[in-house]
Formats: sequence, structure tokens, C-alpha cells
Amino acid sequence: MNAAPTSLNLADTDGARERLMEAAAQLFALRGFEVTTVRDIVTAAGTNLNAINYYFGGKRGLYQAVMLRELERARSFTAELPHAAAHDPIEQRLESMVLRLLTYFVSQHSRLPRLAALEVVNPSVAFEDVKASIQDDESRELQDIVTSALGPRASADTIDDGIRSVYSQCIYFMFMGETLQRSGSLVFANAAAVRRLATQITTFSLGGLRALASASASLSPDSRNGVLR
Amino acid sequence: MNAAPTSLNLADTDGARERLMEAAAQLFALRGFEVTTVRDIVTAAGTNLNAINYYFGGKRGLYQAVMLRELERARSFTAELPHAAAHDPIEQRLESMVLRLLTYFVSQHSRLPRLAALEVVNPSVAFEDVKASIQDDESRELQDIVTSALGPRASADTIDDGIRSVYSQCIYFMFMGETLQRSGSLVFANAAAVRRLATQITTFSLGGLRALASASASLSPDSRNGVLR
DNA sequence: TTGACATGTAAACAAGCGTTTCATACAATT
DNA sequence: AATTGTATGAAACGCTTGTTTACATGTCAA
Repeated sequence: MNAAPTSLNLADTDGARERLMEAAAQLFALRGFEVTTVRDIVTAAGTNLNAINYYFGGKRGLYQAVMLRELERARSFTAELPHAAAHDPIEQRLESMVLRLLTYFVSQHSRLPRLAALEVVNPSVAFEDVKASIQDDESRELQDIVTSALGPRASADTIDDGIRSVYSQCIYFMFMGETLQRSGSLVFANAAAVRRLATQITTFSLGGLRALASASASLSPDSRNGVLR
Repeated sequence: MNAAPTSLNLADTDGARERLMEAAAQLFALRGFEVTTVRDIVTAAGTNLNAINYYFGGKRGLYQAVMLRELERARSFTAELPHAAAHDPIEQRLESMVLRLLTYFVSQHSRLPRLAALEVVNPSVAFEDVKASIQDDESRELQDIVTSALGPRASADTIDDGIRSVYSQCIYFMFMGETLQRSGSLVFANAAAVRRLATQITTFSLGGLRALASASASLSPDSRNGVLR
């Protein structure tokens, strides 16, 4: 009755199960869940048609397993990147944060950016996992950074605006990765290009946050009308 | 022999052809091209299974027709929005530009944002049309605005960076619209919210562009060859 | 050896897909 | 009235899909 393999077999790194996950990750990231057929996967993995149902209970189970593994890989990878300390200057804190976000969203070796983009635009069974990973991973630290960049007088709405303006510049590459690559753009061709990008986004964002702070200050209760300087 | 209808019948606003396009736009935007079945569409349109092949030559033809119409609708709609003149202050020019981009990417009545997001992340037959529409529509004016905001000494790379930082804050909503709506976010609930958003992004971006300009100025102390002006 | 169990293989399955065929109704033209 | 072209309707087609079944291995314990 379709018995599941024992946990001992998970150590079987060379086995069919591992090859299936690898092939599936590649194909799902390339063409999406719907278009990829189980026959494509088992052919690429060099296994039999039955293997997917045997190991994962079906196509959907394989997809979810792949997604969870890719999410965990990306998380542990970005977690190892350098973090600026809380007492470091705000420029450094933001730049290391942006670099981590970019690495997460851009990595060309990992399949996560493509998988996550597909899932966000067209949610399926793994959407909640993706959302949780994208949101909870670094969002608290980004909130801290933006809050202290905006100063103590910033309203909650202004903080949200600032977070979104910074964040959207980074996640942009998750969605546009495929398109940018097609059109031959080299913005994230290698690690140095990504670092340069992080510096640029940081510079831009710091200037933006400064502007946001002074604009919201001029809108505060005592000077309601005077928008211009 | 599967004869195509004459162009006279296009005035048939109440006809099956129009209902098909409407139903298809809704369903394609909701679930994507692959998952939506022709049976779903003809049921929603109240027509026969044969109608899609009769009018559009197949499912793909219907998709392309829907996409082209939605692109044109969005284009003509945003074209009617107010444009700041070239001699207006940079704040106004950028804000009207951002508002137009946001309207294009955010509109909840139109199905274009969802359709375009799906197409960008998972390109199919209509990708080139979407790309051309998204790029050529307003990009030249955005380039002008960013260029003059950065000043004449900005390098081409810096200009590209600035454009992307502004643009990514807007197109963010095209990709995240579905997700934001699910999580109950009200950032673009109505026209006033969109205008507020445009103001915020404009403020942030002007500050960012200023920072970009001074950073790039300090990086290249003197003008290189003839770019100086 | 015998039995049990994990795994590999091949064939078949039922369901759903987009598309095609054929028949028919209607309207306008000859 | 007969003909032609447009539009609709119902049924069937051929194919692909994910999944299931049945059977052949291999290995290890009793």
C-alpha cells in the first residue's frame, strides 16, 4: 500500500529521492508547477514514473518538499552573511541588511528566487511557507533600522512607508530576475555587482528616509499647512 | 471550414465574442493561463465549447487577444492622466509620473496588473507585448525626469540606478497586489490612497536621487572627458 | 531456504485537456 | 423559394495528465 521509506533511507544521498528533488527544483523553477510534468521530472532524474508517488505521495508532495528545502537553504545561507551590530552607524546597518536581502532575492545558483516569485504571483500550497519566510526572516531588523533612521518622531505610517520603499527596491530583483537576464542586463552578474547594487540602494534609501523624516516633521500638528520650504 | 467572422460583427457588443473576452480576462487574471480551462471560460461566458476556436482560433488566440486589449486599455487610460509640463518643478514632474505608474500597476478595476505580473514572472506568447508596453510607455519621460533631478554631471550608470530605484517602488505593487490584498493591506484601497502613496514615493525618491547625485559627485572628483557641462 | 520488506520497472488506468467534427438554426442575398 | 454565409449546439476525438496496479528485483533476518 504505497509504503513510505523509512527514515534511514534519507541518508541515501546518491539515491533516487535526492535526484528527484534536484531535478524537480530545477524544472519547477524554470517553468512553474503546472507546466512541469512528472514525466519531465523522472526523466531528468533518471528514475521511474512511479518514484514520485512512492517517495513523495504525488507531484504536489514533491513540490512542497522541494520548496521547504529551498527556503531553508536560502535562510541558512543569508543567516551566515555578515550582520552589522546594533551600535554600528546606520549606513553600515542598512547596507549589510540590503546586501542580505539582495543575496536572498537575487542568487543565481539558488532556485529560490524563481520559485518564490512564482508562488507570490500565483499562490498555491506553498504560499504560506514562502510568505512566512520572506516576511519573518529579516523584517524585524529592517524595521529597527528604518525606525532609527527616521528618528523617534516618525509616525507608524511613515515607518511602514520607509520599509516598503527600501524593501521594494530589493524584492524587485526577485520578480524581474528572469526578465533582466533575458535582456542581457548585468546588474547582478557576480558578487561584486551585487555589492555595488547594495551600496547604491543604501545611498538612495538613506537619502529617501531623510526626506521622509523631514517631510513628515513639517506635516506634524503644529505646522499643518506648510508643505514647502 | 471554421470561417472567421467578418469585421462587421465586431460591433456586436452583446455577442458571444465580447462575453468570451470578458470572462477570459477575469479568469486568466485570477488563476493564470495554464490553470484556466476553456470549459471554465465558456461556462462563465454562457457560450458553447466551440466558440473559443470559432472566434479566436484557440485558447492561446483568446489569451493574446485579451492581453492586447487590456494593454491598450491601460495605456489609453494612463495617457489621459495629467502630465506635468517639462518646465514644471521637478517635484511635480516626478509626482505626476509616479502617480501614472502607480495607476497603471495598481488599478483594481483593470485586470492588467495581474495579467502582466503573471506574464513577467512566467513569460509566454504575450511576453514581448507586455514588456514593450511596460517599458516604452513612460520610460523615456522617467529617464528625463531622473536625469534632470540628478543634474548634468551624473553618469549613465547613476541615471540607470536612479530610474530603477524609482521604478521598482512602483512596479512593486504590480507583483504584490494579490498578496497585499490577501493580507488586508489598504495601501491602494482607493484613489486617495494611491495619491498619498505617490506623494510618499516621490518624497522618498527625490531624497534618494539627491543622495545619489552627491555620492556620485564625491566619487568622481572632477569630470572625466567631455561629460562636463 | 524462506519470508519480509524496500526499491525498481513496466504497463495500464481514469480523468481532464484543447480541439474537431457534424448537424442545425437563422438571416440576408439571389 | 433556393442559396449562401454566419453563428450556435452537442458529441466525439486524440492526446496528455497524474496516479495506480502488478510484478520483478535486491537485501537481510530468521
